[in-house]
Amino acid sequence: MASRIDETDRKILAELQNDAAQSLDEIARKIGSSKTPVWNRIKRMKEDGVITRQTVLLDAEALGLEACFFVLIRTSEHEAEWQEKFLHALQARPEVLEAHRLAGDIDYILKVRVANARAYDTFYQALISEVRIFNVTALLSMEEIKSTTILPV
Amino acid sequence: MASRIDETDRKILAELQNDAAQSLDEIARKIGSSKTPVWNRIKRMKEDGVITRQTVLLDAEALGLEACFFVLIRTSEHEAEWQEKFLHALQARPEVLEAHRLAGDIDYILKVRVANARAYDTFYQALISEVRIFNVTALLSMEEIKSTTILPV
DNA sequence: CATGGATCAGGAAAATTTCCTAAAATAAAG
DNA sequence: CTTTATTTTAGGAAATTTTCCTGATCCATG
Repeated sequence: MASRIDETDRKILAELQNDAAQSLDEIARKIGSSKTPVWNRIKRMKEDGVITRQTVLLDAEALGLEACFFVLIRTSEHEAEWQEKFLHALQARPEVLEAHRLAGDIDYILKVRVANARAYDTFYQALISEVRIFNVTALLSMEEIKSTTILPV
Repeated sequence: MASRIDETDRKILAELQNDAAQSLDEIARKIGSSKTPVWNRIKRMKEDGVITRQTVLLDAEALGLEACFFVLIRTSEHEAEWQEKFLHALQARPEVLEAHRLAGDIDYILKVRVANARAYDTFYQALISEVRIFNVTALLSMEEIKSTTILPV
């Protein structure tokens, strides 16, 4: 079922990551193939979960989401129950774009997109009232130097 | 030119973010409209730069990129020339998925996707040999709790 | 060199996009 | 409040694209 990703697959993934609106014929032409193998391979990679989603990327600032914070979290609680609750709180909040559990003395990092500093504070107050957190450091982004979903394939 | 985003636009953006492979008719039906306004509005939002890209999201682990690091960087250099060089180094490296210049005592944060810890070290050595950096802390992600490109609209 | 399995190119039908036209809705002016 | 101008909408038709079928080609192996 989970067939190996070969060089042709990688070329197709590179094209799709770059522009998913291209037609099969256009992709086929670029990689030197025809639409049938391209279509079959894309279908297989979707089934295999290599391609997880087809989406559009939006300009956050154009939508009024002008502030981006990285939040470093330390906690004293490490019980399964607390962790479960914390995890669900993060999943439920649309302003949390990323959340990772870390190795080391910082336990979690979040990436949070909000309209402004006030909106961040509202988010922060809501979060700490929901789950007990030992220590929080918020890093405010001044400039998005780079932001891509394109994985090197 | 840069028309205001109204409620219908937001519904369309929500649908597209959720699944950009849907047909216009399907989106139109869901938001209670017809394909023409949906098509016109998508066209306008692309022209206005609200929709920046149509892409596919891939499973990093399925592609062998099993390690994710957040890198906190302090630097003593703050000259324009150094910053320019650093910026271009980051842009050129495909393993750097995000890079932000920060407010506060940490100057930059990076999100880096690589195959494993060894690959991260290779990246790190290459970076510090290119540009002078005062202090680096790497945070290793143990678990991706959440990762989305969907902005709350 | 033959043979089985897989992959490929091309084509046809179905679906979708693209854009035109005219009607409807909304806003502006008298 | 009515009339006019502007914008937005629904529906339809042509062009493009997707979807999948068929037969040919390629490749590994005996």
